Amino acid sequence: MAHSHSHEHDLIDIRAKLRGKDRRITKPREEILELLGKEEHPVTARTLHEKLSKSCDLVTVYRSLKMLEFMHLVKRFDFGDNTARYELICPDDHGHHHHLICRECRTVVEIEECFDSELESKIAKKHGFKNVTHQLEFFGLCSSCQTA
Amino acid sequence: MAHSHSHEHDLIDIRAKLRGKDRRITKPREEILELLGKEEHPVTARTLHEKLSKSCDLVTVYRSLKMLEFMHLVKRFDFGDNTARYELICPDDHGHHHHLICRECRTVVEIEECFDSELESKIAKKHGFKNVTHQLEFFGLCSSCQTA
DNA sequence: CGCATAATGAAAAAGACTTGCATCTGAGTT
DNA sequence: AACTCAGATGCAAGTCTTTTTCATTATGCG
Repeated sequence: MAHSHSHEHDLIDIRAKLRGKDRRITKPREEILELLGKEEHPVTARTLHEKLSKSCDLVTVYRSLKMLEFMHLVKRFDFGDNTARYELICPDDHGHHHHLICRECRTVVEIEECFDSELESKIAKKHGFKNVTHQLEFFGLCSSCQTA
Repeated sequence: MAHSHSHEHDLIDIRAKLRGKDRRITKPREEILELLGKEEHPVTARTLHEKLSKSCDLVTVYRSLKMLEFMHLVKRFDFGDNTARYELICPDDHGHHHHLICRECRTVVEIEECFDSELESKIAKKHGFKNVTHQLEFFGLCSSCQTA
């Protein structure tokens, strides 16, 4: 339960953020945020919907995630399977970390390490880009899948 | 035309590789490889199919790209829009480079810089993974889109 | 040349996500 | 507490990417 500690506090912040932007706090959204707060790894809209025991429509899950991403409350990840995964942005790591994914069994490990941010600003400057971010994921074979 | 120089040579290598694996060299595959060799940036199956002037079915493009990826002849990239893009692996950069993509106009810039490979082996060792690779893309606002 | 098997095309399906629209509801206002 | 209305939801349908099935075709080895 990587994020559960600051969970209550997060939710209050989030409510404030939403209200400030004329966004409403609805039951589906609360449940989605609640559930995201309990997840260890990024989850797909479908998975979320199933864990929500379908208490709202899948479309609502998609719409909510999109909105929450726009509000910078969740972060979208790409694990290379054409399916978006989302994670609650927790202030601890400034919403910045990466993953190591097993190509075989799809096990996910959270990675704190990252390259020096200097590299990013260097690249941005070199090409005249602004607001540069990056998306970095590692793929490999986990120990169980090496033997199999 | 980033790859056109060693193009002829590449194709011969590729033919050899394919034959060694009981894979056949067919007209669609030749055309796909030929076209990929002329592309500067990763392209989607659909784009490829259109540039091929539809000389083969879109399904064949999908199948070929998948096979070529399996054979380590092309590399798949994810630009965050749920659409796979493929690039011919050229020996020059050991098939390893990244991209800087404009969030607004989707302009793509090739990036040679990368973090020290030590980081990757450190991560692999720490979690008992083998054959670790990574996928890294940068996203930002290009100079034209900053003003707009 | 002939044959075994891989590759292709066409249609259909699967899966992720989006859109249109009627209905409902959160939350500020009276 | 009722009023109001913009924002949110559900449902159906649509879009887009990718995969699957299966009958047909064609590569390349002998």
